[in-house]
Amino acid sequence: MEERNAQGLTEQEFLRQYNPGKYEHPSVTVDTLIFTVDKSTEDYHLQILLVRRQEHPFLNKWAIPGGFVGMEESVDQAAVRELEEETGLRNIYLEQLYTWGDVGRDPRTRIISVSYMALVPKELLTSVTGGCRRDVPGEKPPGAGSKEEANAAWYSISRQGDRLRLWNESRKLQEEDLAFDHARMIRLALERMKNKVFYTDIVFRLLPERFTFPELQRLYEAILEEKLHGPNFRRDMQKWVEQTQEKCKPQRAGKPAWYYRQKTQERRKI
Amino acid sequence: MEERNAQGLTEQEFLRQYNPGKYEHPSVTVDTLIFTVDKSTEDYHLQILLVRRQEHPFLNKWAIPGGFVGMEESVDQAAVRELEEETGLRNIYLEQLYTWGDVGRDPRTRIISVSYMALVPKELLTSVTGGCRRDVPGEKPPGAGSKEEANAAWYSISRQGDRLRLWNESRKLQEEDLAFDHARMIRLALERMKNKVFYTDIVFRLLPERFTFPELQRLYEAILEEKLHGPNFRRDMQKWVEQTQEKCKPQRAGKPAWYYRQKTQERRKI
DNA sequence: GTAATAGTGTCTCTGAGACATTATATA
DNA sequence: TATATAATGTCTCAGAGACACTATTAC
Repeated sequence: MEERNAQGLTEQEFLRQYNPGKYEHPSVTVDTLIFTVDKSTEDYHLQILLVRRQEHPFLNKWAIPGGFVGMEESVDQAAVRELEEETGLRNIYLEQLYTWGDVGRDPRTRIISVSYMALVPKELLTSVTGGCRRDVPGEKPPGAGSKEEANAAWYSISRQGDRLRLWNESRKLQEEDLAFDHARMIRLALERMKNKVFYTDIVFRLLPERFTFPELQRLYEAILEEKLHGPNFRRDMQKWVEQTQEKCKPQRAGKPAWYYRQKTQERRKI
Repeated sequence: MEERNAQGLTEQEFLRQYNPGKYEHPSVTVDTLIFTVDKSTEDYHLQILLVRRQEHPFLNKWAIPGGFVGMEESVDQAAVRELEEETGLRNIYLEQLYTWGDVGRDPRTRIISVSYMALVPKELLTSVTGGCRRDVPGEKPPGAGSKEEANAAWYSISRQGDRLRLWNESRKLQEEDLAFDHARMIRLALERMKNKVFYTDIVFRLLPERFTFPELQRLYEAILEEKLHGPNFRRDMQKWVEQTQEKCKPQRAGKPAWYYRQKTQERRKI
């Protein structure tokens, strides 16, 4: 069964003489968009983790955390690794979004980036942006690692028309303050989330195990960027949630909400 | 406004000293799944263009046409180029599907592949697999180009449970006859098509300008892999199609069908 | 005429949206 | 008791599915 090619080589022999370095090729990175929910205001907002660039190009602009794909790891694994480096967390929802391949998108050299979307419950993020952070190799000066951690921050997101607005306690950003094509990446992720929220259960990846209906509804409203009708929302969610025996202690006045949890169901494969 | 980094370099100076070759990185290819419709049988079938591998690895197996992404072209452009090399056609529907990044997926070297889906009306394919075909560089022996063209073929697709079946007049293939992870790529593309057909107008990219309702319905049935209810289908499609003044000449007996065309509408941006 | 395929009209039932009402906490 | 918030019940209307019926060709 040993098949031979036009030069009479077996697969073994062919692979031994194969030289992948003959052609110059692009670099590949993963960019991981890490989302959580900001519950500090009446209306919830999605939040994204951004890092401030310490190096050219886009020096001092804000960027989606990313890094090169190593030779010994799959692209998925690189995204998992990147997520763990940023948040210290494993077993987080992670989904490939899109691959960005325009020639001029990085002025240094030709870089193709695979973007991923991660959804993290706020409750899991104890020391915000805790854990070590490694930047893309080759651009971080040795010994400059410690200061860098202060330069990651969560930004709440909203949209004015087509344009993104990002803010937190200390800063406000426009799209111009984002590095590379990262504004487009974020917009695509928000669109994807808007669509998926209808026919999948990804919202629950942003919530703790126990949550109330008002919490769930406000999260939906934040993602969809529109108000929902309470009773109908409750009815439609019944397929995914079940009531627990515990009540929530109300913040101000009013009837306390029941805690719910996601129905135990087969995880859908996609 | 000239900002300087930790070493005191401006962006200009930084880019001049930046050396992308310091780190080894994976190769990147595009794989373009080119679909059309097989109308030769009572029930239509989707068809895909496959090429027979002339070289290790997977010598003599069938593969999705692909090629390396050049340093001077975007990933999208590489897919367009690849499609034109295979079919001789431009201005064809092309959509990025997924990026495949497992470490061992190509035994030669580390290769990351971005898969695209192209939808071509059968009517545009005059000389089947016409046009020159360039294979991935570095694996084609010089002067072996002419024989290669006979080794591209259209295969009709069906599914038995989770497994693909492919066939044409001269051959039948199982998943084992496909190279690399290309069976998974095809399955993912079929799933994507099934979903998109509900809320987009991509089906029309598989049809000529004029088509009849029976044609349209059978195409939907081929993609969805289920029979549809004629009158309801007709009603639901009214939003997308309009009647012309021409009738189709019936093949055997029966009432002749009207030709329809897609409604002129703003192309939706995604 | 008959067989075969294309196309229309209409009934029913489900499900989404809107609104009115009840329940349970705090002050 | 007043007020604020949570949760339930029900009415209506549009859209999906099913079916019966009409129309136009070939033979």
